[in-house]
Amino acid sequence: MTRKPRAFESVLAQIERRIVDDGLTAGDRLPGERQLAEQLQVGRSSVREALRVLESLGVVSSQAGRGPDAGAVLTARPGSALTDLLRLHLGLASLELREVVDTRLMIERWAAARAAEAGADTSALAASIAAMAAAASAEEFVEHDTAFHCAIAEASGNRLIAAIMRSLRDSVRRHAVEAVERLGDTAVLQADHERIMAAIAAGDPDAASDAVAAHLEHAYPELFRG
Amino acid sequence: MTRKPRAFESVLAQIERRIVDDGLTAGDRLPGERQLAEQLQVGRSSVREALRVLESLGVVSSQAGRGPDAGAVLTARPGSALTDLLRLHLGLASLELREVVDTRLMIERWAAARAAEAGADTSALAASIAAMAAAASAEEFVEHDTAFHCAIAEASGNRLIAAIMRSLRDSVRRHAVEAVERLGDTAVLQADHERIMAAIAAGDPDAASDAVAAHLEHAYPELFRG
DNA sequence: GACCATAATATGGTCAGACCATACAGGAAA
DNA sequence: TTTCCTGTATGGTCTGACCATATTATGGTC
Repeated sequence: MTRKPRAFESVLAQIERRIVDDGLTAGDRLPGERQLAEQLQVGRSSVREALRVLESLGVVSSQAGRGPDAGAVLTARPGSALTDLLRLHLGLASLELREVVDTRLMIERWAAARAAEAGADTSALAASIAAMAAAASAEEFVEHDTAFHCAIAEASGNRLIAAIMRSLRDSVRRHAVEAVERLGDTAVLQADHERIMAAIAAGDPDAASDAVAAHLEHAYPELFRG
Repeated sequence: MTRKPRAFESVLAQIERRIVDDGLTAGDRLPGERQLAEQLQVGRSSVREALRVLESLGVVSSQAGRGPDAGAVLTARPGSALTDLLRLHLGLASLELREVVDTRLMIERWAAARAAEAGADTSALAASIAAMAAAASAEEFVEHDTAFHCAIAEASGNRLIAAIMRSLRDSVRRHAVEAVERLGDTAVLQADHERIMAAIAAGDPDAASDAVAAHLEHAYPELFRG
């Protein structure tokens, strides 16, 4: 005996079906809440709950008012949803920092190797390193550090991996700032960044991957003292 | 000028704050919808929208009725949220199958290497291989195939990576069934599975990783003909 | 005709209240 | 003690109203 599906779940299913069947993509517009409610024979509140879920998953974006940009518009923002997901589950202690950092290590080694293979442009990396050197606070340093590492992930050409990377960084932003403050001196981190960039510029995937691994050990010494 | 926050967003923020500040974790219970609405000075519908979002992110689970299990209970199911996220964005064409498969390749190579290093128990893998051999349909084959590959990810000991793996598989379930049907013969896939399992049992990380890579090329030939 | 102020309208955002469905709690009856 | 019924707390849903916002239509003014 399966539980009776709730009304908003049926709305979700039908909207997803429309997206797939009609080939809707980012920028296309959904009917208004009142119209959807009438079409699907449910109350407006059920439609709204379904839209909130889609919004939390980065699939729609709602805008009041009138005109072509108003109403529920399909979007493609998997990133914010991933960030919320990770942050909440870290808060719930259903994920440990160690697991997040290990995942980041896996992704970043992979992405750095791909970037080196592809001979990616390293000018954005150099700019981030310079910005980190000029940073006046741990927060500012971490901001540019995030940009540096996300640029590597984006250079891999895989949007899913780049989105996961961005979300991993954003969700542990607080821990990263604390780690930098605890470390005090960022020279060792900057030396790592230079090594990573040099290996990518030299087109050496293995060196890039190893440099990333060494960097994370320096950034999170407490996780690697085994 | 930032947009005025919506009521349900304020509810979300306050619930997240309670989780972090009070150290709430899976199994703990939230106040009832009516009570939350009164505490936060919003309407019940706003509370419900916030709860739907949290539910879609795998953070709470709602249950009607009365007693200790009723109401909104904190859960820890990042998996289903990830699955929905990936499936919807694949449907929206904001992610390509190629990106999902590449991500899976990255994860599974990593997980297989870790499992081999750790000398993981391979009896579950053997059982899945046997079940695949006995499968009467492509759907059934894919089901046990998913179990096989998820078992490898779980053997890595990282719950986040295991959850991502499970979600990647679930979100492309339909494509996987079609790929198996197109392939017709599953002998080559089964030979790959045996190779992967043997490499893990032998404790050879590089061989395990390479066997996984070869397997995915066989499973998605159209993505690798470059 | 061109331009600007105002009104109409469509849309999401929010709330209050009502009612139903569900599942446990506790008392009543066997 | 066991069984059954009723009460009740909880989520699930709908309706209707009203507000906020942004576009569009209208009409007056130059």
